[in-house]
Amino acid sequence: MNIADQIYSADSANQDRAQAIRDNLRDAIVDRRLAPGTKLSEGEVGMLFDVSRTVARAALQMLSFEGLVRTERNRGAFVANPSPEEARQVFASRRLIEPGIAIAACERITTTDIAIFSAQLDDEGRFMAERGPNARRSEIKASGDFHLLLASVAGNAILQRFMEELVARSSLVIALYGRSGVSSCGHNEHLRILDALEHKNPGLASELMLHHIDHIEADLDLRVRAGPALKEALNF
Amino acid sequence: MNIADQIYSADSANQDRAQAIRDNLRDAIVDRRLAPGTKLSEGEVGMLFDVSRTVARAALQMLSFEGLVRTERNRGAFVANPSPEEARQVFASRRLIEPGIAIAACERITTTDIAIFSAQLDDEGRFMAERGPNARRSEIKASGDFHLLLASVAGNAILQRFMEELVARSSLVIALYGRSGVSSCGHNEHLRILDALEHKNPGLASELMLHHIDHIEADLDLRVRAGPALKEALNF
DNA sequence: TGCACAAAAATCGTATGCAATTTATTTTGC
DNA sequence: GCAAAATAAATTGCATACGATTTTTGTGCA
Repeated sequence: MNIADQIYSADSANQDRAQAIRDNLRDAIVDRRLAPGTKLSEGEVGMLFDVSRTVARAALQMLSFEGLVRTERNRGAFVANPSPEEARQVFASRRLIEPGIAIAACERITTTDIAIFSAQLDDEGRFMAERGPNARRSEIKASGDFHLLLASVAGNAILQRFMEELVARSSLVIALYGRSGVSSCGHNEHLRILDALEHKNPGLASELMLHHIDHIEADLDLRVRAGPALKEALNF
Repeated sequence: MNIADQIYSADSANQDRAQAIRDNLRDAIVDRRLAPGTKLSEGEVGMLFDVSRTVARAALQMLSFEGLVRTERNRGAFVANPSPEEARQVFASRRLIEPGIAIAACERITTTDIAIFSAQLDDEGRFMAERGPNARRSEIKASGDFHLLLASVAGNAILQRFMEELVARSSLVIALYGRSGVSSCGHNEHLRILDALEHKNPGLASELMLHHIDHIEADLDLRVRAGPALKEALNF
């Protein structure tokens, strides 16, 4: 667990320290620097971030609510290891919510927003071209950021929070079940969705979004894997 | 705050004590036994439930995540006082999610489920007929329970949790902005939705649900009220 | 009386301590 | 040598303690 060398960003103002720790851990989980199943002991987390167990515990509780961490009574917190069924539920949820978000965003998007989207998608394209060791990580993260940006433009704080959770869990799922290369078409789909937004075509944006989610899910291999399932069964 | 005489239900197994407290407080908030804006001090909550501030704090943190409680740094937790805009966002979210839930429930509903729904709706009708001091409370609660039951039948744990939050917040909103009598038609709409489920007609169920949500929202008076808004402005 | 300011009380944020439980290690019996 | 029991270490759940911040109360002064 080499989180220690992370920049302890006080980026989000002077908010709760627990929240900052949550953000750091979430990034680490979504980026797969913390493997699913990894034990996150209160003491260790507290040490790494130089806080007491109290606030480390609060951070872990937050992650537990978001479904990124699973906590067991008297045993502690572990990085979530979503099952294929859970993965399906994540995408089923997104299919309900995101087309609607696309429609709402279509009505509210400004030229400033469009500029931000363009910059974002440029980055995304660049990450795709790269072929480093963590190119895939960056790609997954950038892809999620597109959806989060869209949610913020839609202007519904509640849905935005739901999407934050769903995107985080999706990243975990993609990291676990994703087939390597195919998801590159996602970038093109993002571009087309932005185009629909620009032309204020909510119907098209919504439809493209729905297909986009379908494609992401279709790119997963959600057959039950022998390895972990067996191990889990034997542990029990 | 007369929560003390509540049955300290160990109903949900031997889970965290914080969770039990959260459930109690949530009921109290949704039932309007705790008025919006009420201060929920950690010490007092701890006293009432006979736990330390530590676990009281955890319960309040959970409620804060659900949007039922607003916490301010160094000032504490207060029962949420949703703005009209927030209310609109709650219903916008429900419009995206619940028609989809109705469709999913349509495919999965069993005869047992239908029996449970029937019993539930009988209760609902009874509450509507009553004219006691807390008849309205019971009515709001029963109405919410219908939607929660539907979400549980739909079989998506993530959406179910989202709906728990949305229904709780809706109850708060209805209590705040609801016009008195009109919502009685809600019961009939529930009956019709159940009928559509029984006849495995997802399209109809979905459409009825959408209109039902529209009707609930239309029954609210979301014009900005002078009183609280002014007070809030002056407090600032 | 009304207002500004200071002291006191209440409340929050957080660290730490201790009992209970779980996990790891050693010892015992065969 | 190996499984099972016993012991030791680590970890969690929770209560309490203490400094920091906010809220309330009290007091002097216009």
